[in-house]
Amino acid sequence: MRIGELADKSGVSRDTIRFYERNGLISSTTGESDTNNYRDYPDHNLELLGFFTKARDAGMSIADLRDIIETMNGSCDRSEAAQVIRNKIDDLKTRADQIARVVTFLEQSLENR
Amino acid sequence: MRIGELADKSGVSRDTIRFYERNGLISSTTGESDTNNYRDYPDHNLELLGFFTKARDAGMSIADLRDIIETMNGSCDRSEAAQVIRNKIDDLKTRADQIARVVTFLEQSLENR
DNA sequence: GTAAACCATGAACAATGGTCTATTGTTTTT
DNA sequence: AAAAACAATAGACCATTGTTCATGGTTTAC
Repeated sequence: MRIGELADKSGVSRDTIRFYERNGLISSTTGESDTNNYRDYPDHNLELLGFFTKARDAGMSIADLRDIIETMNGSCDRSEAAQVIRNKIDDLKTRADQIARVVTFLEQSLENR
Repeated sequence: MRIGELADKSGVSRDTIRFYERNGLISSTTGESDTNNYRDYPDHNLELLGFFTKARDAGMSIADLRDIIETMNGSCDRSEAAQVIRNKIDDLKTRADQIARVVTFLEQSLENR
C-alpha cells in the first residue's frame, strides 16, 4: 500500500505518516519498483496507525509510542518489553485517576455555585 | 502574597505563574507600595494553582482552563457558565474512556505475546 | 549602606507534534 | 503525449507550554 492509500484508510495525513516514520513509529519497505522510491506499507500499518491515534488521544507522547514499538519489535528480552508496557499502562492509569479527580472537583464546583 | 511566596507554596515556578497570568488564568492586584510594581496575590490563588496543576496533568490545555476561569469570573449568565464546565467534564470523561481502551489494548498485547 | 535576594519586562530560546511549501520526480488518466 | 494526481525530500512555519536571559529597579538582611 502506498502512502496516499494508507492516509485515506487510516485518516492520518501523509505528512503525519512521514513524520511518524521519521520518528520511528512505523516503517515502510522500499517499493519493488526500480524507477521510484515510493514507500510501501504492509497492511498491518493500518492497525498500527489506528492504535497510535487512539493512544495520542489518550495523551501518550510520540516518545511513549516509540518506546512501545521498539521494545515490541526489538524484543530481545521479552520480559523487559513487557515491563516497558506495564509502565506505560501504569502511567495511563495514573492519568485516568487524575482525570477522575479533576472531574470530581469540577462537578463539585457546579453543585456549590 | 508576592510571587516568590506563591511559587514556593504552590510548587509552580515564578515564570510559569507570570505565564499563566499573561494568559488570563490568574490575576494579581497591584501591590499597595508606591515604589514598586510587584504583583500581589490573594490567598485563593494558591488553591487555583493547585487546581491548574492537577488539571494540566489530566490533559487540560491552558485554553480549557481559561475558558473555565473566564466563565466562572464573568459569570454574567451562570447557566451558561455551568454549561461550559459540563462540556469540559464531558471532554475529560471521553478522554478517560479513551485511556481505558488503550489500557485494554496494551493489556491484551501483554497476554497475547 | 552594601550585598544578596527579590521583582518586572520583553525577547529569545526550546521541545513537542505536527503542517505547509517548494522543488523535483513518477504514475496514471485522458 | 500532455495533464492530473501522486510521491519524495528538505526546510520553513505554526501553536502550545513553558524556560532562560538580559537589563534594570526594589527590598531585605547583615
